[in-house]
Amino acid sequence: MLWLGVRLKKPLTINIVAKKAGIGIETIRYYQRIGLIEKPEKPLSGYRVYSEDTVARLLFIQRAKELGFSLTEISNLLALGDGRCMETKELALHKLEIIKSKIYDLQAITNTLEKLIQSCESNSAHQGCPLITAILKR
Amino acid sequence: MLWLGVRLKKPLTINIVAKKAGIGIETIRYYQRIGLIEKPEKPLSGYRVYSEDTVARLLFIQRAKELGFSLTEISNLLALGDGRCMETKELALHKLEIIKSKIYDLQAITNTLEKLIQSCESNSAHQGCPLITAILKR
DNA sequence: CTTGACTCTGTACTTAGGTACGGAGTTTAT
DNA sequence: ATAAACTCCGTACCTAAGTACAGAGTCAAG
Repeated sequence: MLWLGVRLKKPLTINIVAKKAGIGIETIRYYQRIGLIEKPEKPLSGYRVYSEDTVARLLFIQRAKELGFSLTEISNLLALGDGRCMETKELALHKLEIIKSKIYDLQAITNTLEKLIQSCESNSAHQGCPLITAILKR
Repeated sequence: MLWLGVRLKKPLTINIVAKKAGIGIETIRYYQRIGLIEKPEKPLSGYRVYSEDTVARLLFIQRAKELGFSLTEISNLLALGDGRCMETKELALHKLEIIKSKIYDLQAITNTLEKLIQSCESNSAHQGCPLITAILKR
């Protein structure tokens, strides 16, 4: 590089971006493949150079993933962007519903499992495991 | 069939088993492929005939899946079988831990999402969506 | 005896979210 | 100037839990 124009600091190549965003290079390429982020134009000769916006976008993606959004949903969120706050809110509300019902289900599972484990507690080991048989019936 | 021995009722062919267990034929075959259930011997000519035990085993699998066990874990559970109640209990306890921490995580996500949605509520629509920007920072 | 329904077998495809790799080109450090 | 490190690109592979399908065989009813 450095063919016309001066380089003041290291260019933001994919490796640097990956480190800043705390993800792998291959993941970035994958996101490019599925269109979640775009690739910068490739200079006639040399490596692609990224912008800080890309880093921000990747951090957003990480954060939204932690909040339980799928990559497809994140793509939608990002497409809504500014000015369509209400649609964004709808998406988030919908997600909230799903998460709440997931919690509810897991709670039910917890209760059942706890009961099953208790039934194990009071077993004199010479019949079949009550946990197994309890799952079997009903 | 009916070549030696009398058939009193319809033989338990795969389709019947699938219906009794409430799953698809292909799923049964898949379970056979991965060794979760075994295939009955194939008669020299004709269709495989299943036993009620297979149906029971399939129902157990369904139930355990609902409780959040993976097929691999279910396989382990079934391998433990009778007489090793304590090991079974360990498996269940371990699963319980995992489920509880999953609930904890989802609860945290719920809180965050609710806050984000609230920040949306009080927005005068001419800035960027606060939900998006809030996810962005931090 | 023929037709339609069912079964068997093997293989390929699916979704989601990546991970790995081979070969060629580029850049940077020594 | 040459080696090490990095990038690009396309493709293949991974897990989990199935689903789909083609082609051949078998069974049961009319």
